[in-house]
Amino acid sequence: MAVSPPLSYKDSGRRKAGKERLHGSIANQLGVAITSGRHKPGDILSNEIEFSERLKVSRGAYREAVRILAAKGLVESRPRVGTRVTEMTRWNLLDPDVLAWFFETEPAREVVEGLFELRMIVEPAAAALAAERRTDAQLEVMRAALKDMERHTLKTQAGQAADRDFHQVMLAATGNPPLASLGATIGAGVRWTTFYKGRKRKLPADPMPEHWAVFNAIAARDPANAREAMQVLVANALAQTAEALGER
Amino acid sequence: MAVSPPLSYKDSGRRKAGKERLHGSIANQLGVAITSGRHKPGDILSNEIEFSERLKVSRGAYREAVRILAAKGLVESRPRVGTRVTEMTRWNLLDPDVLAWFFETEPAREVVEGLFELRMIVEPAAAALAAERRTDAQLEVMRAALKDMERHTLKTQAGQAADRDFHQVMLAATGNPPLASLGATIGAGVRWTTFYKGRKRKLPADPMPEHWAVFNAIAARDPANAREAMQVLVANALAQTAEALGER
DNA sequence: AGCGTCTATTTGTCGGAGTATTGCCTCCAT
DNA sequence: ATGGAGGCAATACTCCGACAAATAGACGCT
Repeated sequence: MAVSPPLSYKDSGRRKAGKERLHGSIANQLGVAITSGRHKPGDILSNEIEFSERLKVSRGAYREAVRILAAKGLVESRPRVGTRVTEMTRWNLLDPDVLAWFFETEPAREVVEGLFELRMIVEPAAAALAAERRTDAQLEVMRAALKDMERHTLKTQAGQAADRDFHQVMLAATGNPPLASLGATIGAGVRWTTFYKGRKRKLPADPMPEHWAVFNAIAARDPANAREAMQVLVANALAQTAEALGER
Repeated sequence: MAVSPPLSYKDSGRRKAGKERLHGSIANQLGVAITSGRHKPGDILSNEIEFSERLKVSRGAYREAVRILAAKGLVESRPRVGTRVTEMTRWNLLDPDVLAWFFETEPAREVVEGLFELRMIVEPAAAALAAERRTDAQLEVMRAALKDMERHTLKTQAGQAADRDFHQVMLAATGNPPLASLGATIGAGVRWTTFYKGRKRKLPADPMPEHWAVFNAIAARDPANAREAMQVLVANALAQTAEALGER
């Protein structure tokens, strides 16, 4: 029942190369429509027969898609009334898929800001825990991620993935399963950061020194420094994103 | 798109009185079987036809149940291999349903400890934010929850629900949607605390003073004190749970 | 006005049939 | 012996059509 770290940090890539199933793609499509506000809370979706016919899919496939959305709290179905979009307070905003749907379009500012606030709270503490508990193997995976990040830079997909993986492995290194689960959530936040960096006019500051500072503190098993370094890292990411948000 | 708080804190009750659907109950049943370790990661469930026949349900209902589990990361299905239980690192341990399944039986100690560690990190910071941002209406809801908690005591269902609701509204009062989502997660942790308290031989300490201390600090818009008071509250809950865990 | 009842609408469940995907095995060439 | 190409078969995936169950809202009775 141990929290076994992935063998390679490359495993953490979200979608496998394999194609997406029909029910999954419908769930994505609907999820984006809801998170983007095209279907607002309180709205009632057309009944199953009509909706599935409009989408040219069977009722079964459509129902499975709705089950997925319901599992993440976005909708709820009841006989006689239909499936209704629930209030945002009931959405599971920590679910990686939900966040991915949010980021498919421009998410509400509250959500972006909230996510950074959450990172600001969790990641420094997690870095401190990781400094105490990390294994040597986990440390090496983090090092490899940072080296990849350095080589590919954040301008490439590979570099951004390496960035996410660094944070994810760091959270896993806390040995705390729920915190590790937050890794996928926070990965979405990291992605958002780098996405916005692309918009900025000014050249973004080199993020590597901050990352290496965190890494070195964790390597040295120095919780206090790890906490502090991570605080700097997230604060900078927040500042850059806020700046980019202001530009729009 | 604002994070509208629930009209009454009583709304947050998990399942409505309405009966559970078939696919939902199968998902619960399977979810418990997985989180309890009866189906271990890597195990492959019998194929759809066999499993649905054994459960005496149609394939459709069974498939919808599997979709729910897959949405929470517990399983993944692929043609030719079947549906396989995924590694625990990929489970969404922040999902309220997943935690509920865990707590249906004795959850792994790592998970319980991890959840408390998470509370220890998040709740004090959240209390500080709530002290800054809470509305008067939210404050009143929190007060009502604490009064209910006081009246019913933690020995009753109603009292425990009030306890959960207090924490949930507090997190919502941060105005941070992802933090509010964590409310449902943490609610499961609170439930676990009170569950274990029941086992203890010694009479548990009265939790009300700590709760009122948090409330008063939030009422006074005093972030520093709110943080500190919440730290004490969670630390005590952790201590009591750890003690009870040691007794088993 | 209040309260039971009835109905129509919508989701829920079922069984069966055909399709698509892919792990595995076999066979062939090297 | 090794590696690659192709076929086989197991399994999930999709579709269809029908019926059952639940329930919001209208209706009628008291």
